[in-house]
Amino acid sequence: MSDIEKKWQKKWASSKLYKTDMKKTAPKDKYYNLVMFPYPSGDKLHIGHWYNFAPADSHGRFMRMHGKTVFEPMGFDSFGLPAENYAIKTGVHPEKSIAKNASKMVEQLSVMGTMYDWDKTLKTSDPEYYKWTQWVFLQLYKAGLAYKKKQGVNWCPSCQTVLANEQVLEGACERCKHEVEKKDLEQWFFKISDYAEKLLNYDGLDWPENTKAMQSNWIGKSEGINIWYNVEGAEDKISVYTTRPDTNFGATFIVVAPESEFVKKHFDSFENKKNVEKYINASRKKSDIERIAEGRKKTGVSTGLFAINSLTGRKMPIFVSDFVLANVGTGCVVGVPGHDIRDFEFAIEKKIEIVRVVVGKDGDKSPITKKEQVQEESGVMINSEFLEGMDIHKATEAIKDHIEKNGWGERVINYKLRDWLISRQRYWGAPIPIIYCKKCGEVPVPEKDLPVELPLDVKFELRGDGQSPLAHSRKFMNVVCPKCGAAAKRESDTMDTFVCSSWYFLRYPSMGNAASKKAAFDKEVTKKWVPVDMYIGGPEHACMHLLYARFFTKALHDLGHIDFDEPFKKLIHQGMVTKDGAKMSKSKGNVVSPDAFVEKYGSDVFRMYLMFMGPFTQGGSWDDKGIKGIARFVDKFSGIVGQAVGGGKVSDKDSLMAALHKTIKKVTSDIEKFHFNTALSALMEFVAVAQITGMDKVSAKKVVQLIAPMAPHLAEEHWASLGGKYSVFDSSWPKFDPKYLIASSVTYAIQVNGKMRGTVEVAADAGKADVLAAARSESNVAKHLESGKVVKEIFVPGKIVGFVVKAS
RNA sequence: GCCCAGGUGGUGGAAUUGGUAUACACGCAAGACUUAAAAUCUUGUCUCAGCAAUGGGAUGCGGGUUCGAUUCCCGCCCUGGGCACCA
Repeated sequence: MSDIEKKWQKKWASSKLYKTDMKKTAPKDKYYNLVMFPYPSGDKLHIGHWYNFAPADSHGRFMRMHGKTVFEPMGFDSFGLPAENYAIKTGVHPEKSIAKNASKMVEQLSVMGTMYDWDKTLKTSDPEYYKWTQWVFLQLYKAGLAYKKKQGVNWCPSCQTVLANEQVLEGACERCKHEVEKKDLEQWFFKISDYAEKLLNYDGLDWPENTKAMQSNWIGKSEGINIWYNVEGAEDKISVYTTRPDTNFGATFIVVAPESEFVKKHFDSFENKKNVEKYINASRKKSDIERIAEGRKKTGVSTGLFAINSLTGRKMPIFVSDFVLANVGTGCVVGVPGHDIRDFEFAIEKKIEIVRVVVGKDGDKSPITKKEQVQEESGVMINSEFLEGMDIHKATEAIKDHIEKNGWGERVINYKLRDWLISRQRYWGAPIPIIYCKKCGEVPVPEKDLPVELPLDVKFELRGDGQSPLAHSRKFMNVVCPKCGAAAKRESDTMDTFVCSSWYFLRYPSMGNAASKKAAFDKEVTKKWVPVDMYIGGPEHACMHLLYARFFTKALHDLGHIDFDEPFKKLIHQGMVTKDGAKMSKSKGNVVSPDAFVEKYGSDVFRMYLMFMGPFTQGGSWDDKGIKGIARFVDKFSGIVGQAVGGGKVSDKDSLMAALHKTIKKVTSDIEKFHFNTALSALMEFVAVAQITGMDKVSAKKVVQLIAPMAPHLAEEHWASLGGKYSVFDSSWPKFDPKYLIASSVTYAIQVNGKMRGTVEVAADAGKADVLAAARSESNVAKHLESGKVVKEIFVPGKIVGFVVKAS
């Protein structure tokens, strides 16, 4: 890092340039510019962080120069497994390693030259912070949105803890890649499913379409119907969920999940209990990975029971099969083998009759015997009595009405979104503020007793008993019941780190404020500053952090704590920086450290190079070859500014002004769109012009302002040398004057039959007739016009002239 | 299988209410300066034919609409990301 950069960082700090007075700011001027906070790992900041943080900071500076009071905080998501695993390995307490890593990262971040207001930083593992995470938990608990339930959950034997659905990838733990097991455990959940419908509404959010699509997909709304069939010899009916009741005349069997309620209830009346029991036990043992490896081969056993299809009177045999999921719909499915590929596979396996009730686009009416004939997407009904000839979508509604009218079922809406499993059997997290009393049962910790502090003297080793290390700390576990005063035990599970990060944006603005000691967030400050105006981070959080944060915000809104119900007004994802085509990771050994480049070229050059790589949202493959180009550009840029400072003469004022105002226009609109790459190339083009025309101080100041968001130190230095008042970031963004954008002459491209045949330069105000005449007389064009008769003339003002010639 | 994004020189990329494809940068080549190197500067650089003027071809592939398509439409192929036995 150069001395100039150090000098300005010192000056920025001593003049408190980036300290935001949260209370003074007028609401219309506030701009909350937030970047997703990092995990303080021992690997320090890598290129990906820079790629993310630097342009985010440039955006903040740009908004500041547009008169906004920009609040740009930074903190650390410091709870989590890596620090605890590190402690198990080395004996270094997570609190110590986190503090060390965080301070290292703060150092690196300050080298970057960002606008972070360090007075308002936070760490999620500070008791001062997690006290309020626990408070948020209690609010949700009181509202019935946090509950404990025994359920089959994902268990990672290597991490010795349960995982949320969102943290399981292809049956393996997202973090350690170990195979995930199913375990029946009593766990804490947040009732995010209550918010499924609300979370599908993105009104007023300026978010990337694909992120919204990903969330919607994850929430997975489907509109269907529960149909109740009589079961022969049984008192109660079987309920199946289907989105395709239109095909119900083709239903020939029923399949129930091994873990379904139906099996539990009717097991005693099954024909071959031993067989069924064997199957259920085998399927329970199977992990998701094994199921996937089996290639989804359909297996199953008969129960010997039959359901009666009310529509057709058909006796439908009931099977147990693990291709049906217990927690989807009713856990029971009606088999329509002609029009569902899974049902077809099962029917073939079990030799069940296949009935065609839909004719697709191909018009094939023949009996269905091959997979390719299974018609799912579209078509017209046949063999279906009153539905005959109807389009399937129309038929779906018609039969739903019919079923409801007859009392055979009712319309229901299903969501794929499951409740969020938040308890973890690990040490380094926020303790769940619950106490178990023999007399009073489950008792929430009173708010005045928060925080439930993590004891620091805990043995970290994993005992393999499925319990948190906290469970073995007597000091922690033994409490008195807040209700009756009897001896009681604490909950030993801690919360998923995603709970901590689901509300941190609410706390930043209140940090350092007296109210932050008494509340999770200051109401007045929050009302003014939140929601976040711009949120920048990776797209990998679409179905986790971003969904959870929306859920928290909506819940806290409904509970009356805040008056907005969306956390992030505008969202942008940075692209991923790869190395040799692969994601940078420690295990692949392809992580590139930014430090050496910053040391050699300076922070400004390094951040500009990252921005010049391509569009911010696209990411790209890291290659250091081109960084020289940016260094050269900075030299040239300094050269023209130096010339202006030295009172250099301008040889061609018109060209300079035209170039300057064109550049102001382009750079402004490009930065608005996060197209820093083209903003920089526009500046490069300007420098090339200015080197020829010469520079004056007034123009130089404007260009310095244009580069300021992207090269803050360089700009501050040049701004000072040009006599600008400190700081350039308190100056207002230059405006272009349209009068300089009007050229005196225009170059028209001339096409003959759509092919470029030449250009002609005419006065800007030349009329159509003049331009056409000039175009015709261009020698090469004239030659091409000779080949036939002009049948059409095209004139696009300011751009193009076209002739259509037909051979005569 | 489903949803989303993308495919342009040797490389990163630019250009889309349809209007001069390849801006800017890297790299490469030649030249200038230098004892030399580095740095810097100048020129050239999609491809084919041609001394040139100019002409043919090219934005993943194949069609279509249009005077004109990287841009719009239809059908494919490939790459990346997400989801996945969700009934």
